[in-house]
Amino acid sequence: MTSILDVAKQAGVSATTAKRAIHEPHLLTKTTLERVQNAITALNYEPDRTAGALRRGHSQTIGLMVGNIIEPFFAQLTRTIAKATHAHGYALIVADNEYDTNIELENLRMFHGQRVSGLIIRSAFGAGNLEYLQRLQSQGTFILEIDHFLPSSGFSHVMLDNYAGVEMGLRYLYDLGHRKIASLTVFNPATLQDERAKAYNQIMPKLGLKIPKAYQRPTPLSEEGAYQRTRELLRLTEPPTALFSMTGNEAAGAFRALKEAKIRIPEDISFLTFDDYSWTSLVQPALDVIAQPIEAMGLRAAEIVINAVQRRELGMVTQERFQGRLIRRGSCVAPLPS
Amino acid sequence: MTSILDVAKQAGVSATTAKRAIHEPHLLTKTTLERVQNAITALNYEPDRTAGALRRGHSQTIGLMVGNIIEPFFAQLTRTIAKATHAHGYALIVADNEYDTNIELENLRMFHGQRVSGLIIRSAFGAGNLEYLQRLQSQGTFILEIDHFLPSSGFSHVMLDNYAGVEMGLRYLYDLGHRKIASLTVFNPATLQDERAKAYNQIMPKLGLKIPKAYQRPTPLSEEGAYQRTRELLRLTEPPTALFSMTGNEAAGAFRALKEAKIRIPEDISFLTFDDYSWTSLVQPALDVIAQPIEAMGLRAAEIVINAVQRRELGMVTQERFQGRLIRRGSCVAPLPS
DNA sequence: TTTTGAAATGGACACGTGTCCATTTTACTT
DNA sequence: AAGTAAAATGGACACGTGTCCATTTCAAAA
Repeated sequence: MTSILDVAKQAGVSATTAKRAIHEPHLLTKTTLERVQNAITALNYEPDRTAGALRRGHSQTIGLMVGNIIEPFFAQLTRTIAKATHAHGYALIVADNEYDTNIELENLRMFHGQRVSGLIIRSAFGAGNLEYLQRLQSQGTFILEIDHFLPSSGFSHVMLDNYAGVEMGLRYLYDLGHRKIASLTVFNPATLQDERAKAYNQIMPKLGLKIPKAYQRPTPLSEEGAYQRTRELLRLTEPPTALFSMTGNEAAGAFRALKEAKIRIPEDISFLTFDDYSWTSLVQPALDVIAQPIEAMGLRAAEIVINAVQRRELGMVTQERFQGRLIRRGSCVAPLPS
Repeated sequence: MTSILDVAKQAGVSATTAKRAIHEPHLLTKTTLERVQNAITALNYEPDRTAGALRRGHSQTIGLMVGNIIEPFFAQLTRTIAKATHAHGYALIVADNEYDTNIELENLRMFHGQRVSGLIIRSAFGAGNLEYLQRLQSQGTFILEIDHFLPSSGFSHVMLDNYAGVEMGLRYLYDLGHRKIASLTVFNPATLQDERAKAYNQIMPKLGLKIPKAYQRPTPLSEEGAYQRTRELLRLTEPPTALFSMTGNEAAGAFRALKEAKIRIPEDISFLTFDDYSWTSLVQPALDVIAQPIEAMGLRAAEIVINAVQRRELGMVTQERFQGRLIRRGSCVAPLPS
């Protein structure tokens, strides 16, 4: 493998000078610079980042841990972040935790082994790996949480203003006249970690609405879970007049259940969901959604991490919230008078 | 940062012995092994892979370059491959080329700099980077093409049996009675690189069908391109009775165009597409698709690369084709008698 | 006890870079 | 022409591991 020494020899300069042609070209004479650059081209030299990483203590690498790459939210996030990090010369190592603390830990170990300079993480629920993350941080990895954060973690984060998003959605449905509004989300009153579920529980009473016990059964964050949950809700003697899905993933399952049961949207039930997934505008009727500014959040996340890494900052830099946007397409209307 | 030397000191053994506890534990006495393992746990030691990579000449890392991570095909592929590589202790570095040779080259440079042990690539059209890939290979990186391959590249590859897939689709439509079958795909007769387009051009005549000039205008592989193309096709004096989309991405654009034009599926036109994307079963009517065995291909790809890397093979190992599967959901019926 | 071979452990070095400091060359002033 | 500071270039070393070879310890046979 050709190294900088080969380049230096070819150009007739010292190794140090050759290196400067790459990192500090302004320090070199024009002619020297050219000679080195020619040598680099001629030899197809590409700096060995593993060597640099060893010397520097951390690789020019950013780790990204998402919940599940298949979900369009994370796919788009991954792409945006990859582009941004590449633009700054950082490679992106990806992993997903499948919302499972143990899988997450394994991947964190891998990131540690790779000595990633920064880590962008959508952590699994539960604070199981908080200690490991803190150790990572103290060993030089800048950590940014995205989409979700561990309470009292103290890391920087970038995420949606979930409370405002849920409020916007509920108020929209309320103003249309809905009073029986069910949500699809994780209910776990003991450790209510999901902000959207929490917001739903807080805002419903604020609107003067009760949440029937039947609406509060725990739902897994999966398409299948939402499918089952929706079927249960439809079987109630007083089914909801509006359904509010807290993720695009769950929306797919709920939509399927509604179609199968021949429930008409919006005549029989109004349907609203987070995430402007492409299929939501293809189905009949096109769905009202609360869109997340995925690209903006991804770009900002990358920017924060790269800045921090370059300044060798490790502590908390910023915690930012982005606003969702309601897009109306016709899946929500006033309920039938009962 | 704690190194193996710290572990060795803590355990009261030499560095070499400590290393063996990780890589060759069978060589150690039970008690020695335990002492070292305890030290590793106590110190939270995690081997520095950047150092290992430098010494070994390549990192324990696999590069994955896809066309566009957002497309569900690639998202699912990425996830499958990430899981498989992680299981073998390899990190996955991802990038996408946006089907652009220049972007691809930049990312190839990055992979080279990272000294990836293996590279799984869905190369952009055009052989622009073939030379670079060959150089990468000769410097120790095993290369596997996926989903598409550069003619005469000589690398291993894993991909769909595109000819058989197109034949299955066309014959299905033909047997239903269709004779005017348009396809959405890249047409570039000069350098016909896309296998599905090529297969369409070959199989239509085999079925005794002509391809009108109007069907042969070039379409970009994008959703927007397919949208425009579909609108053009609908404006023809003799529009096609069946539309065959060669990718799930294009299908979304075509479907939108059909809906907007109030064309009924399948009454006015039959619609068939590659890729069993989740939205295809949510829309009305649910679409007939040719599903790709994405997971099987991803797993096989990872397996091939990891095997080759571990055996230090660089040359061509295998070139494999996977079969698509036709799923009927009701978007294709016999055409109206004209 | 001595011998012998295998099992277990230890030591030295190189991988290619980034960093720090030393040395040489250049341009400008007097 | 000599002096001086800045600009340009060079040299030495450490990062933590994997690899190769050397040395020590052990158990069994004589």
